[in-house]
This record gives sequence, structure tokens and C-alpha cells, in this order.
Amino acid sequence: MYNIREASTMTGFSLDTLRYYEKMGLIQPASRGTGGVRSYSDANVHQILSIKCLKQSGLSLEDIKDFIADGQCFRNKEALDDEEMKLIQSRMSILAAQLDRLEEQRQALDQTIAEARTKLDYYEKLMQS
Amino acid sequence: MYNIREASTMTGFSLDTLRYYEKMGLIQPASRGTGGVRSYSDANVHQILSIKCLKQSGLSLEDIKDFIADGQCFRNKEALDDEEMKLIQSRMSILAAQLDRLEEQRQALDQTIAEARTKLDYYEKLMQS
DNA sequence: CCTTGACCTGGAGTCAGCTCCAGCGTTTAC
DNA sequence: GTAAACGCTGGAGCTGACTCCAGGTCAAGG
Repeated sequence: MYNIREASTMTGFSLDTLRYYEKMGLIQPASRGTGGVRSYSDANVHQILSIKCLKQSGLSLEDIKDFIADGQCFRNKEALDDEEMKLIQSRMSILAAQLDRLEEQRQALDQTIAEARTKLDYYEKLMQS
Repeated sequence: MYNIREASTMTGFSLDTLRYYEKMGLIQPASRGTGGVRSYSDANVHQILSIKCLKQSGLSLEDIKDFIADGQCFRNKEALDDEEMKLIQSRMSILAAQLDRLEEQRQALDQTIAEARTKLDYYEKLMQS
């Protein structure tokens, strides 16, 4: 278990940002000690790192919230009832939409990287001559 | 030549956004008519579309400004003087830094896309059974 | 001429995502 | 038992990127 300062140095987010993400519903520290002191588990830290990756790929906090919602709610079940079916379908359409956007973004990113390389090459040649 | 409304529909940016980008120094419409009416050339529209691509790959307006600075300032020259050398070197280091960030971002993005696919597959299997 | 519609400007407002701060509660060290 | 160090909370403040608006200019149509 880690305190917020340790979690901060392990993940690279500031104390304030960790608290802010919690308020926004992205993280739930494993527990609270006396005086309400936050305590982060390894799983917590892992999740925060995964949030960092999602952020770095350009998702908004809302998108991240949608993205990480779930994961283990439906395991170990023989059958699903109607409610669960609907829930899963709505999650699937959200995920599918996100995936589309991410793939578009990747195309743009590839193009941008290629252009940056071209520019750099151009400058390099310019300097050599 | 296109007016701002045409430029807007051609590029997908709002009128206000186009004017805002101009104020931020990203675009210079080819000319102004009577009453200061903006007039965009094909080259302008092309550049705006390229800005759109840069935006979509996650660059800030400042980064975009750095990215598109230049391009034709040093063509057709036999030799470069000291000033120009320094300018090019500073541009190269900015571009190189951006390239690094972009490549990191692409790693994150690939990972995110892979995770999204995994999640979708998982849900799909869940629904089939 | 006068109205209508498209454009202009400067400035205010909005939203996301932090960041900072005052004031308060523990715990720890002297 | 008290001061320093750390954490907590609620709320204010800030930046980037728009978005909206009031008030003005100009061109064309009736």
C-alpha cells in the first residue's frame, strides 16, 4: 500500500491531479486511513498507469471513464439476462465508436510523423551542403 | 478564391475557429476585400486541412505553429550564412523533440487500440454464448 | 432609400483539465 | 505539549481552445 505521494512519484501525476481524477470518478483508492488518508494498492497504481496511457493517446477524461468502465462485471456467468445484454450492447457501441476515432487518429498521427521526418531530412540535407 | 463560409464548409472548421486560428497566427488568408472580407486561396484551404490533420494527431495550436513555421524560406540558395544555420538548427531541435513525442504517443495509441479490440472481442464472445 | 444578409471586430463567456490555497485534522519528534 | 510535516477538503484561479454576441460596414434587391 502506498500513500498519495508515493502513488504520485510512481505514476508521474501530481497529488492534486490524483485527487482530481478521483473526484471525476476515474480512480478509487483501495482504502482510507485515519483522517481520511488515501491508501493506494498495486492494482490502483497499475490502473493509474493505464489511465496515463489512455491520456497519452489523446482520450478525454470522460472517454477514459467510458473506456475503463467494467472489465470484470460479467465473468463466471452461465447466461446473461436482458438487462445485462443491453448493458453490454451499449458498452460495445461506445467502444466501437472509440475504436473508430482512435484508428482515424492513428492515420493522422502516422501522416504527421511522416511529415516531420521529411522536414527533418530536408533540413539535414540543407545543412550538409 | 473562397470566402470564409466556403473555407469553413471545405475544412470542417467553424467561421469563428478559422478567425481564431488566424488571430493565433496559424493562417493568413491570401487577401482581404472591401470591408476587410477574407479571401482564401486553394493553398490556404490546403494548409487548413493540413492543420486539421496535425490537430487530429493531438498537437496543440502552439505545436502546430512550430510545426508549420517555414518550409520554403531556404530554397534556392547556394550557401547559408550563420544566422540561417542557427535558425535551422533551432528548428531541427524543435522538430526532433516533437517527433519523439509523436512516436511515444503512437506507442500509447497502439496499445490503447489493442486494448479496445481485446475488450470488444471479449464482449462479442460473451454475447455469443 | 431602406432593408436584408453576409462579413467584420473586440470582447465576454464557456468548458475541460488542471493547479493553488486557506483552514483544518493527525502523527511524529523533540 | 507543541511545532513541523503531511494529508484532507472546498473552493478559487488559470490556461487553451473555442464559441457567442453586440454593434458596425458593405453590397444587392425591391
